[in-house]
Amino acid sequence: MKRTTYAGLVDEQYIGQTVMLAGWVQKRRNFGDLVFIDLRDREGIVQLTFSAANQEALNVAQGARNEYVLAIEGEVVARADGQENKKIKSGGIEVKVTKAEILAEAKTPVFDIEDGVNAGEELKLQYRYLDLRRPEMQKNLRVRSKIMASATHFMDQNDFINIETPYLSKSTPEGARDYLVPSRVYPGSFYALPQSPQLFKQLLMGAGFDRYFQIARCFRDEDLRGDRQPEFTQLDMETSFMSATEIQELVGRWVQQIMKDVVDFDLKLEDITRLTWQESMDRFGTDKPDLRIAYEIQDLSETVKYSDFGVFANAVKDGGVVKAIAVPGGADHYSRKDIDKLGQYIERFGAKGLAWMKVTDDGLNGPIAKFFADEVGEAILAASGAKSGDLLLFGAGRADVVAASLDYLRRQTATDLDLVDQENPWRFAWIVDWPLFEYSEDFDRWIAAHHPFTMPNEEDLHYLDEGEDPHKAHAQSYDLVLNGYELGSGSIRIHRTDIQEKMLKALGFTKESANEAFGFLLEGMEYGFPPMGGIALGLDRLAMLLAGQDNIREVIAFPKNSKATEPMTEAPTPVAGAQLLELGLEVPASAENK
RNA sequence: GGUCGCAUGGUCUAGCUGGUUAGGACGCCUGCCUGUCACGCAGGAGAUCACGGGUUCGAACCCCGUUGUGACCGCCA
Repeated sequence: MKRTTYAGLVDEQYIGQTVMLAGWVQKRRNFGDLVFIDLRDREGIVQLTFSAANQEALNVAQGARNEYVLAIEGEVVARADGQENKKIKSGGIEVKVTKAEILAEAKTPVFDIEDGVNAGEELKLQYRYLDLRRPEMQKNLRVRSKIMASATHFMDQNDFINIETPYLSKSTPEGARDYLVPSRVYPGSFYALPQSPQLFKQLLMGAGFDRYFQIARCFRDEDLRGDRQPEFTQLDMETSFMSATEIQELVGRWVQQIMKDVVDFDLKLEDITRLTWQESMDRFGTDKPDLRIAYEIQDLSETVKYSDFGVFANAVKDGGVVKAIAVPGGADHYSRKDIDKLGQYIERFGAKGLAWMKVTDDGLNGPIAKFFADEVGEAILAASGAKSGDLLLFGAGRADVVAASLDYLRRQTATDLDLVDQENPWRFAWIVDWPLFEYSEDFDRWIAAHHPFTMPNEEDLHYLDEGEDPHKAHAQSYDLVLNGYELGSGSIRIHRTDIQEKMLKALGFTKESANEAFGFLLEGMEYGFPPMGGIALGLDRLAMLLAGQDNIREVIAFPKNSKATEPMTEAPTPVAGAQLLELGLEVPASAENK
């Protein structure tokens, strides 16, 4: 029997036709001399009927079990009145089976093959091939596939050249921890898997390709999160001779095309909000704001500077800030206990506690309201724009702690109160004008906020000069944010040796250490690099958002769990001693049983 | 590296303040059934309550540790 169509595609148009189908048994309903089987393939489900009119087929049906692989031939017939199933696409018809064959028997699956969370994450990953049978997972991976096709098509149409860069490359300082690959030919030496194709795409610009594009796998040996896997995929591009705004316009059209192709959403370029990094931090407490939430953070530092409430007054006196969000309608929604829970949560950001007040018709309410029964209270209401029924949540202290806390509280309360705008489901933003450096407490020095090849703003170039304060410089870098997720990060690159040298010096490199690390790039630059810039968009995150998922595992066929292992293959595993020997490696006994 | 949570038949889970025949749903097996689509009915099998130790007359339950796992903080140029 040769398949003529997909089970999920059979509909009224096929009535009267003989079809041959193959797929998995989703469900068998046995009535003795009448058996129904829901046959599932990648396109969906169709109901098969087996009756005594075809005893042989009936026998096959009675022996079939869930997840058996079946091939059938049958006639598509309209269902009798009242027997339609409106829940499935093919519910108006069914297939009267004349021939049936079991292609493969199947063990009872360890969990039900159906949508909705019905098994633990570990089990689903261990039996990933079963999990992937679920319609939702099939849809997720097809969304991902569509994004890749759309992205590639757009790039091709716009004269970008798809060029692959190496996976076996060189470990470079700065950035994330590298995944290392030992060299057999040179024992004791290692390749590194790329954290991104950054340096190679700059060299490709240097080579004159002008427009480069790649769907590139990247590797970073850092701990995982819901939106972070150790290997992930970037939609990576780079162009020559374009300004930051020109690149953003191009990327905007790229994303516009993807949104149209994948979720049929008409993104207007003017709807991509532009915020400076500082503005985003001030208004939302984060560099990746979720603009679907209307309420913003208000700075009340000046308002409460001389307040009777010591916590606020002292926070400002000690160089910190006092900020707040007014959660619309939050007063009635949250009990004191609920608020305590929120307060407990933000302790992980370093917050000492959560000050709050409820706004009622009779004024401010709550344990600290007594300090604000005066004009300061009035001023808080005025400055925060809080109305009766709102819940005021405060952050007081170090600016970064307050920002992280209020960012969390803003997103959490919006979720709790259903205040995430569903009318405008896709809110993109460009975050521009980033600091060039950020201070690393771990390394006790300034490190590149984006990467060491990011071009400073022209007017800030002098900050890199001797005797000036480099960390005042801002960068020609830009992040694309969607619904509170960082989708991608890009910048204009340094293409001139003199600037690059100053930059590396500011980062603490000597001439020698810089040459050792990126000598090939620095030398290449001396042979004439064009001005260039680009961006890399996180395919996994984009696919996650467009598929409506909240973890990138759901859009990766074989992902790692939160401990960076893969329950199905059990990777990583120890290897044979002979393999190590060949590579000139030795694993200390102390590390072996971990 | 850290914080918090979770671990009970194949799966999802209930199990309160320590004494239960460890309950339910789905699944599985057997039988019956010609219009189901969450099929139904009758019967049945299936549990090292993650592991180790402790407290107690008595532990799925309390305590300590271990392991696994999830979320988060650190980390992620």
